[in-house]
Amino acid sequence: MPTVGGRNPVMSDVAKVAGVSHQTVSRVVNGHPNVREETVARVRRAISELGYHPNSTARALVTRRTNVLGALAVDTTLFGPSQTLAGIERAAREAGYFLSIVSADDPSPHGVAEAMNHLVQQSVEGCVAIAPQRELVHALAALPGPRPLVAVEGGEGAGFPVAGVDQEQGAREAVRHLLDLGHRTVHHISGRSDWLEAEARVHGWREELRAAGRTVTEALPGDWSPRSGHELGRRLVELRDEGEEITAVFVANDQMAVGVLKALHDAGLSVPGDVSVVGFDDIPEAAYLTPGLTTVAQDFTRVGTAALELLLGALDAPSTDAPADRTVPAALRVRGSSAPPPA
Amino acid sequence: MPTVGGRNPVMSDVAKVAGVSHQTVSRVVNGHPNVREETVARVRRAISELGYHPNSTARALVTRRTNVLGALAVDTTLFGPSQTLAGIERAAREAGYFLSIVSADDPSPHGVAEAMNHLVQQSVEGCVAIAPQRELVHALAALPGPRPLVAVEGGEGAGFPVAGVDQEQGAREAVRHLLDLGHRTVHHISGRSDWLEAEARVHGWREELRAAGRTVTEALPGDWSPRSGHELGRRLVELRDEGEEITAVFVANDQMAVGVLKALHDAGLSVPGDVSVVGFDDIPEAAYLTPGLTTVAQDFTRVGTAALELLLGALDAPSTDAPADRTVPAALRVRGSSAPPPA
DNA sequence: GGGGTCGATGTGAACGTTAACACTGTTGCT
DNA sequence: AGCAACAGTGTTAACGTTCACATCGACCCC
Repeated sequence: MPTVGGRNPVMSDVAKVAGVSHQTVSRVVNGHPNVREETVARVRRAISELGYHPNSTARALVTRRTNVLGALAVDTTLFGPSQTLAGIERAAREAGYFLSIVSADDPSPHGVAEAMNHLVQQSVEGCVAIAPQRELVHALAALPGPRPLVAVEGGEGAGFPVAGVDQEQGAREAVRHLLDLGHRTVHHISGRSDWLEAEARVHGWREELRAAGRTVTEALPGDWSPRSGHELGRRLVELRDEGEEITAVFVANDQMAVGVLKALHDAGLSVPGDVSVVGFDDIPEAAYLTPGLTTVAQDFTRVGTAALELLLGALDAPSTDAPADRTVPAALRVRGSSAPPPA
Repeated sequence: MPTVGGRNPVMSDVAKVAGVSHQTVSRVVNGHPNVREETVARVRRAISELGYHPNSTARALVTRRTNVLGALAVDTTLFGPSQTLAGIERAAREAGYFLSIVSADDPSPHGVAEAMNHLVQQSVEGCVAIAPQRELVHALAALPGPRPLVAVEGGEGAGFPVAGVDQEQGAREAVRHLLDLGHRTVHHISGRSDWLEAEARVHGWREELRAAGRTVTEALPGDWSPRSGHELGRRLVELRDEGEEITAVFVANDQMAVGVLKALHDAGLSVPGDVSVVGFDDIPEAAYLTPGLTTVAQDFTRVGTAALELLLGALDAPSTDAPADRTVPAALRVRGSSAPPPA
């Protein structure tokens, strides 16, 4: 850190060295026209000589623009949220914004309020909330938090724009794929019931079966974790032993699918020989599980980018009340874990 | 957003309503003593009536404290970095700081410089850099970036404090475990060679074998991805077919271990019957792979917390030049993928 | 009862930047 | 020649806080 008299150099220090006024320095820094080329050069030289860089705080005070966006993150142990966050970060930086993150450990109104308050204190200009849980979305809508606000995976009609993957379409494609292979119906292990994504996938699964006129069994509710996948996988084996025909399972995320694969394997069942399994997310491990997991890929980075685009749009035109949503398609990836049912 | 005459309320608005000077409002807001209780109450009332909240920018300008810390993140698709980041965020918030993140897509001096510049522009008070790559650490050390700076997993002797997991100890425990089971030696699939963690694990593996007087084979270099684990797993199978005795493999991370398990399985080899496999990281899926993966757990959250403690320490006592490091122990988790060698 | 301390409050000046306006000198047009 | 327009620059006043200091009672102790 170069200093002038023991402190960071400021605009007027540069001005003195360059022999101009501080305002001219400001003009050079901000790339204003109407500064003589030679003056620009002199100021530039002084800037690098002193190692000056503008004080963003002072600038923010007078312009009333902090250039900071906030991001509310949830449980980053999960693949999706952490990926989305990365996408948001990149897009924010490209747009010239700083990104301040805060994680909401619990989705209760209190927890959300505290997290949002943290962002408000920081005078963020806008905020992206990764809001996969119903409760969180409601808390968000009720709160006097930072605005504009864009939600990721937050369902619709909450009063703010939403960016997300088309969960229902993804689920339908997974089911369609299994039906096309010849399965009579498809069982479902669902995600946490308080998550909107879980609900959308359940809905897509059910509707696709209904449309095809197939039996709709009851979904087995999990919590996204490999552990719960394993437990419910065992439950599936039990049901099968009791005589229920189970040849295909659509699992609401890949982590649970890992547990399901283990449960089936431990029970001596072959995947896809006896049972086909399809997951959701396409985590990096998916292709290298045994067998390779057929799954539905979500482009999280693109979701993050889309969310930030919505936010930037809202910042540009704050008047537009109608929240325009952005939906990113999901893509089926067929691998070894799905095959025709046993003959 | 409540307003006074169309703009956000400021301190003097509150002062006017409460019938005091702006300075008294400031005192109340900052919890100074020496304000009459009744005055405090009146000011508080005025604050909530107007929906006032202090302008952090103005405060930062005069106090010269932004209350913002920076975090340099790398590839957040990886389990470790994203977990660590979460730990850092929580600790920062608890300490009353905001956290601004920036991700360095590439670890080259240029990429790092750009990322760091972004943080400098923001006047962060300090920075935690997740710096697992040698090149990144060097770039960081050479750069006039934000100070104080704390590195996570950054190796030692770079000139700034480092927090990290004791990689070498973890690797040694993994190897020790396999030797104790009766294996004559242990093969190793290593991580990206430009990563310090990869190097530390190689070193721990090699030293533990040497100390036990065992043959040290050449490590097979991977890149952390399940794909590379799969490829090198196949290579291992080839070597075994050529007559090399391979009964135990220490894989530098769990994601690669997933690929190795698949390769072994596809070659008709049993884990742990024919070959034992031990990973590193303890990702949530590890226990539910087939078989459950023996691995070395890293407490990433604790690393994040430790890093932030180092940073806060450096902020309190900026004079202390000697960087005190913080090392978090790794813990072996024995599961089904490791067993005695075939007889 | 007078000087000193302390509690409770107000006043004015920073902090470092940008916005608004004023001021020069040159150019171009009539 | 005169006047407007404009490029190039400087001057001053914000922005909303906190800090340093001043003020004014009340209280205490010898």
